[in-house]
Amino acid sequence: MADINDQISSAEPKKGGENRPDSRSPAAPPGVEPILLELTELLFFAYRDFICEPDAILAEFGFGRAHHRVLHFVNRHPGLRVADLLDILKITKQSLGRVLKQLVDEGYIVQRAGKEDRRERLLYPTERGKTLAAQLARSQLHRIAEALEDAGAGASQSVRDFLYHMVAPEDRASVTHLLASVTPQSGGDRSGS
Amino acid sequence: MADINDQISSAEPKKGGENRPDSRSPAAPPGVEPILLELTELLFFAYRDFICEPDAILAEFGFGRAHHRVLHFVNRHPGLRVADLLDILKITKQSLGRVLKQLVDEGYIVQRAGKEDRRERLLYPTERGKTLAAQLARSQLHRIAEALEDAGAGASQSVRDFLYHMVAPEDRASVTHLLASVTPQSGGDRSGS
DNA sequence: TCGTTTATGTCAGCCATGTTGACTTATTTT
DNA sequence: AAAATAAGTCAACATGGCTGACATAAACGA
Repeated sequence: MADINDQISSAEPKKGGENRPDSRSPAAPPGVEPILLELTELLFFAYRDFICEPDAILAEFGFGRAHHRVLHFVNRHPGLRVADLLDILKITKQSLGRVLKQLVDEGYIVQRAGKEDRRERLLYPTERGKTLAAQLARSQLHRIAEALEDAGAGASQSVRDFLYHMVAPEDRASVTHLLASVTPQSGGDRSGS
Repeated sequence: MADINDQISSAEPKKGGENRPDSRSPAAPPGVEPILLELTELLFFAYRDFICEPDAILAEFGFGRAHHRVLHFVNRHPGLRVADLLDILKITKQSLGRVLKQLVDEGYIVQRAGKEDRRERLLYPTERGKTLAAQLARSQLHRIAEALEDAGAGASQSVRDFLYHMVAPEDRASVTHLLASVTPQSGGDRSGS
């Protein structure tokens, strides 16, 4: 990457009354903890790089990030209803419908009517869907595992607590519920949050 | 939010040879640590909710997330070059150009030729830009501060280390450099980049 | 039983923001 | 003087959000 602030210009403002740069006064409300500003940017960079590797794989399949999110949650929480997915993704039915239809048409996800309420469409990954989901998850899980190692022993609990409390308070209960409703991955335990 | 897995259907597959659901076998490669899968989802939820409040403010100004990102980095790192911004955002010059032009035209950002290399356009927030940036940052900083409190004392260092190591290794140096090149927020010191 | 609500699907169109490719201008470097 | 670099711009296109309107099937309530 290129250097930043190679030259902080101290040149003349030369722009009428309005648009002066104000390059040397505080850029945010005074008194903000530096750590908060750092974490804001780190969260951006972390997320940016977290999704870039799956993107490359998805492109080969003609899919995008939206497909990844849908496939991920269906794979990890089989039996999810369409309404659940809408709550999770916080997008409209129409937006979801577009990508879900493609995943169903191409055999990555199947839908079955709910046993008790036959209006519901419960979503399940097919073998093909599980394979792609696993492929997409590989680099992401690896990156998280390494980052946890690099961050040291106690980090995982702190990170989990932090991220959990970054979730909007009104959604925490459902996130907790969702995380607790996971198909066992390898016989591991599944204690509530 | 709605319940999840209200009924895991055990109904008959009823779909020819291909698309069987496979609802009860592990959804990811066996042996993956549950914490890694949890953090994957928490990162999604945390980021989802981290950007939703600014989105509402931006909408009032006729701006979107792309404008937020540009304004944020220009505000916090005044004197940034266009090339730096491209490295940070990892988007194309044309994509950046579109939103940057709007921010300049509407008086949120000004550009000045570099003092040493006059081809460079150094970017600075105007007073108006700083005001909007601060307004956008408010809820985000507050959310992070609360999450850190909720996560307990030592969390901030762990979270910072974790997020830093989530950044692609080849970009870590520039992220470090960027974080160190910050305009003091409240009269703090400003060690050279 | 019948009317209403609910869960889902779908059509049509719009907007924001990402992409590629080609090209221009100003400036610095060689 | 020529080449490389920083930036800006035009055109066209793709993805994935959005709204509004409407259809269907199933469940529910009076």
